[in-house]
Amino acid sequence: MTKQKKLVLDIAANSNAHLNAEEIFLLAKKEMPAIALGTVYRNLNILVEEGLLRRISIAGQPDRFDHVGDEHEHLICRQCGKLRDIRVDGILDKIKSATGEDVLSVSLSAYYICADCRRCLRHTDMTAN
Amino acid sequence: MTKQKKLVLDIAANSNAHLNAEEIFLLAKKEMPAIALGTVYRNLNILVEEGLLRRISIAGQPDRFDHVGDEHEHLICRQCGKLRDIRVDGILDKIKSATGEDVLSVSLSAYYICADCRRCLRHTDMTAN
DNA sequence: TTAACTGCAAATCTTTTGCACAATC
DNA sequence: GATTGTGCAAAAGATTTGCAGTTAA
Repeated sequence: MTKQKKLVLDIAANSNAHLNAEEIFLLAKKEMPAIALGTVYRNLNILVEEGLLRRISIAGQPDRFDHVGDEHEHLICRQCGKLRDIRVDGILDKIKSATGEDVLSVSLSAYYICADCRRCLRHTDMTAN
Repeated sequence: MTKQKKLVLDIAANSNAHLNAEEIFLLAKKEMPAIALGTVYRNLNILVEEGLLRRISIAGQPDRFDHVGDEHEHLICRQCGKLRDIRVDGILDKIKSATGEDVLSVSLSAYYICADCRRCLRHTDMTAN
């Protein structure tokens, strides 16, 4: 494991901020100014493949990266895109028994309108749409 | 609703093939040769926003589009990317009670290795990795 | 007529890749 | 010394957008 790869892993795994590649790159640059964005992408892909990081794909957003172990799902605001971790017990087993297949992993995203956005919407164009 | 929008909706909603924008565009062109790819993208976005289509986002793949009603989730092969519909009862309610939030929708993707790929892998480099 | 929508092409954004060089075993 | 990884820059792929022209209420 190279210095670059370790740095990328440290930043991505030790943040709860669901960072994307660009953000990880900017943080990595502080530690290692010569690191290239391509290197960050390359290592993120490798780390995901090795099972050391989890990739979160949300439509219209760049991929985000999350630590593994401590399995959790994501609650996403339809309005502002903010992400919150949630814990749901027994999902993997539920899917295994629903499908009868040897399911390796499950990724679940739930959508809602967060409190902030609910407040906003109430104060603006209630008549719109 | 314009002819173009209706055509896009018809193609996307009446196929079980989880088509992406490009594929929908090609099918639409047969019916309406002058239609533009940009128009397809624009209408897909509108139709998703209006709740008439569902968007399926999978890392590394272009977005796919699916009909609504008949709620189902997706089982995806890690190896070849093939998609299969699965039905899992009570997911939305489970997430609602797990979060205590007014969850609007849930999108769940489960990953496995499909039978075809299992067969392939068995016959090739069993010692690799 | 006027507002909304289209086709087209260029732009944008994210991610990947080729290549020469550097680091590591 | 060979292999593997890096930095850089260019390319690729998906999607969006500006604009002038078209369509349709």
